[in-house]
This record gives sequence, structure tokens and C-alpha cells, in this order.
Amino acid sequence: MNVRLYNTLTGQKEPFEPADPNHARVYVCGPTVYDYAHLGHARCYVVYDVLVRHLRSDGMKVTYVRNITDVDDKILKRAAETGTEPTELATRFAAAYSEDMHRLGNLDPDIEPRVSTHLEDILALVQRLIDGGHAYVADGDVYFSVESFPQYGKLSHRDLGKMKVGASDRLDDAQTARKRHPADFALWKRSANDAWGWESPWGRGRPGWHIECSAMSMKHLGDTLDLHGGGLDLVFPHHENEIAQSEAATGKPFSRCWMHNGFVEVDKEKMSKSLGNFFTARDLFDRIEPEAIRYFMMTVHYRAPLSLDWTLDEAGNVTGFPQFEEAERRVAYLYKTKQRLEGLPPKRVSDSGAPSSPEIAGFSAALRESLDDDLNMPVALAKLADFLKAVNELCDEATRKKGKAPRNSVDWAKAGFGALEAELGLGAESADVVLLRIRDRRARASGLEAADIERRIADRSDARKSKDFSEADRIRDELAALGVELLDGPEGTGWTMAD
RNA sequence: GGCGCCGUAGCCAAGUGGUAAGGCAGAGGUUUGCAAAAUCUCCAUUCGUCAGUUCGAAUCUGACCGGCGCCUCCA
Repeated sequence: MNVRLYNTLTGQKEPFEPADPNHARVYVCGPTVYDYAHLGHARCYVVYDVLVRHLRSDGMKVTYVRNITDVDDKILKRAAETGTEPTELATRFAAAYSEDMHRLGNLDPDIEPRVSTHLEDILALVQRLIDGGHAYVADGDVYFSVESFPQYGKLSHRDLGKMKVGASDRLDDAQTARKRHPADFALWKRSANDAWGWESPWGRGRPGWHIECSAMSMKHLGDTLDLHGGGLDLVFPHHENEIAQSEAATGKPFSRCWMHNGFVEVDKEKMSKSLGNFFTARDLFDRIEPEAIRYFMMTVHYRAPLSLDWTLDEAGNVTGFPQFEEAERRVAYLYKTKQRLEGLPPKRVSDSGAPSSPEIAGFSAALRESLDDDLNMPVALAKLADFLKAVNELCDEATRKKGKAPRNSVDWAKAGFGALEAELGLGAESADVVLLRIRDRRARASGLEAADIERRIADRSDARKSKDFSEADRIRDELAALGVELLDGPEGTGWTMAD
């Protein structure tokens, strides 16, 4: 295990060393389920999915906990706006979120705790903080006292005295009046008697945003986590506050390593629900193979911003996403390569002991090394490009007249695809299924019927048989004008849609 | 005001002291009846600008120019 990760707490890359070297306990902040997951969420959870896959590929046991925040004021607000019950709204979006995660190829977390089923743990932690003198009750609210925790600011590297409180212009005056220090934050918020809430020693209310993650992570993983992750926007205040609450309560370090992924940006601005400039993962699934979205998320280092780009027609409608389309071409190339390898006839495989190319034999190790270095996914994809090229070369060799591919190379190549799936979660599906799905989606987008296309292909095959090449070419040109590309092969003519 | 990030080819993007990965686009070759697919070759003497440190810098230091994030809604 040689994994090095950038730790926000120390500001540098360092070896990832769980307390138990064979077992990593990882907590990632999940979504608040009041809307569909957008591409920012998609990126975040793909990143941590690759982290978990990589650690497991290295032989480590990982307990992956990713919460769902199903109790929150945003849910309350959205429910009121849409005339739904908050619990019902949260349940619906949690299910949609789970479905989107699956389509992106993310593994389920081992534990997916929800706020609604952890109220007792939250109440106990709040009480513990009050008892320890780190929190106080003010008119039915409970606040954490930042001054009771001298290390406050250590994660986000800020100094309480130098912070411009209210710089984001989002303070609630009534709440501010109840606080002893302007940076104090709510652990428990009073609810009106008829509103969504739970009984507590301080009256009816609901938990503040930060306390849930402390309560749920420590309940499932113990007082000190090995790694805590989330989006860069959670560094302050969310994670800073989690540290304050948890460490004030237990007196132990809360997490050994803190990992944060960069934003997805739109027009050089952060994509977020509040700015309204987001695309949901679902919007994209209708246009693009979900695995292409996953692939695209890996083309940029996880800590760097990822800018999104799209094209518009005169009316201002979105006509395409060039980056995702390019990613889809790469995914199709990956599956075409996998299909060629799997389809090699046994008689084309020789038992000669010819050495395998380093790009094929060394692929698993190259993948591992790239990810060991702070999860460098762009480099992993570069290694993948080399690997796929070498596998195609191998297949070219085998399909040439009298050509054969050495068995050990074929075996290495198959193992390479196994490593790819295990480490990056790419290439896990059946090539036939994915390639047909991409083709048919594109044909549908162009308003074409497969049956019509295949009828013209049959006409052309007849023309070719009778050596009427000018007629054959005419039909091919006619189809090409519609975006249909023909692939003449020994088994007949197949077709695909141009990108 | 405080904290932090970024600027690498036409585009996307790695690389953080030893002489520029990978992808897209582009040019040429192999292959093909012609194509497509696949593959091969070529494609940054140079890393925002200007100084400095060093035998050596895209990588370190300083200044400047340009862009962005956070400072209690956020993944």
C-alpha cells in the first residue's frame, strides 16, 4: 500500500495510513435530497468511488459510509413550495439519487445512514457538548461555542479574529442575536409546534446541518475516521464545524485525512443549485452514455476545477456537449477494443512464448501507480490509452493473414480489463450492449430507423456481390449523408452512427 | 479585508528541480474494390509576463498581468 493523498488539514500530499493498516474507515458527505443530483454531485461521488475501488484493489478492507441528508431546511422549503410532505419529498429524491449513482457506475456505500433514523445519536451528541461546556441553549436553539474550541479554523486555515463574518451576506439577524459569538453555529434549531420536528430536552426542533455528520460518522466508524471527504465547498464551514463538534466531544482527532474534490464550473463559475446554472445527471443520461460522464469526470485531476462546455442553437437550446461527446467516443473505443479481444477466435491465439508488450503486461501496475499518486486519474487514462492501442495492435496482428496473437499477451490483456473495472469502474458492462445502445441513441437523435438503414445495406451488399461498385458507393454516400457509417467486414456489413 | 487556487500546443489536460504524458482536431503512410474501423509517423526548443536562485526551472523565490473559489445555502 503506497497510496499518497493530499490532506487538506496539512496542505500536502502524505501517505494514507489508516489506524488499522488493513482497514480504512471512510466517510463521505452525501447529498441533501431536495432535488436531482447535478454534475457536481456526479463528479464528487465518482471521485470517492474510484478512491474506494483503488484502496480495495490494493487489498485493503474499506468501510465506506456515505450519508443521505433527509432532514434539512432546504427540504422543508422545497416541500412547502411544491405542496409535498417533507419526508415524502426526501424519500423520492433519495431514490432518484441512488438510481443516478448506479447509472454512473458507482458502488453502493457499505452504510448509507440517514438523519431521520439517527435522531437519538444526534441528540446524545448535542447533550454531550452542552454537558462539556461547548454548547449552550438559547431560546430553544442550541449553539456550539466556537470560542470553547481553540483550534477552530485549523482545517480551513483561517483565524476567527480575521474572518469577515457575514461576508457572504447570508446571516439571519434573529439567529445572530441569540449567539454569543457571531461564528457560533446551530446544533439544534427550534421548530414551531405544528412544523416538522422532533422532541428534545430543549423543546421541539430539528438538527442543524453540521451535527448529523459528526453523529453518524462516529456512530458507524468510531471516534477517529481514517478519511473524510466531500466537495471543496464543505471545507468551511461544514467540515470545520464537524471537527470542532467531534473533537470537543471526544477529545480525540476526528479524522486522520481530509480530502476535497474541486468544483464543476459553468462559464468559469461554480455550478450550484443556488446559482441555478446546473445540469442534472439525468439531463445528460438522455443524451450521453452514463459511462461517458464517468469517464469525463476522470479527465481532470480531482482537486482541479472542471469546466463544462456546451453548444447552443440560435434559439438558445442546448444542442450538444462536446466534452461528453468526446468522452463517449473514448468509451466506445474502449468497448470496441474489448469486443475485439473477446471475439478473437481460438485458432488465432498461439502458444508461442513471445513476450507481451509493456503497455499490456504493465497496465495493471501502471494504473495502480497513477492512482497511488493522489488519485491521478488523468494519468490513469493516459495509461489506458496506451493499453487500448496495444491491445488493438495485438488484435490487428492476430487478424492479419496467417497472423496469431501470443496467448500470454491475450491473457495479460484480459487481466488488464479486469484491473480497469476494479480500479476505475470502466468497461464493466457488456461491449455489445453498450455499443448498440450508443448507436441506437444516436440514430434516434437523428430520426433514423434501424430497419430502413439495414434495408439499404442489403441493397448495397447485392450491388457489391455483382461488382456494381458505383451503385454500392452511391448507397454508402447516401447513408453517410445521414450520419450512418458502414463497416465492411468478413462477416458482412455492420453500421454505426458518426459522432 | 482575510484565507486559498489557477494560467502548459488550435482545444482539453498530466507533469512541481534534470531537460514537455495522454486525448481531440490537423498532415502523411499501412490496410481496404473504394470507405469506415484499427494502426504507424509527424504535430510545444517551450510551459501568463519580467527579474532572481541553480550546473540545470514549466517546476523554487519576488514583482506584475489575467482568471476563479471560500469567509455560516452548497458536492
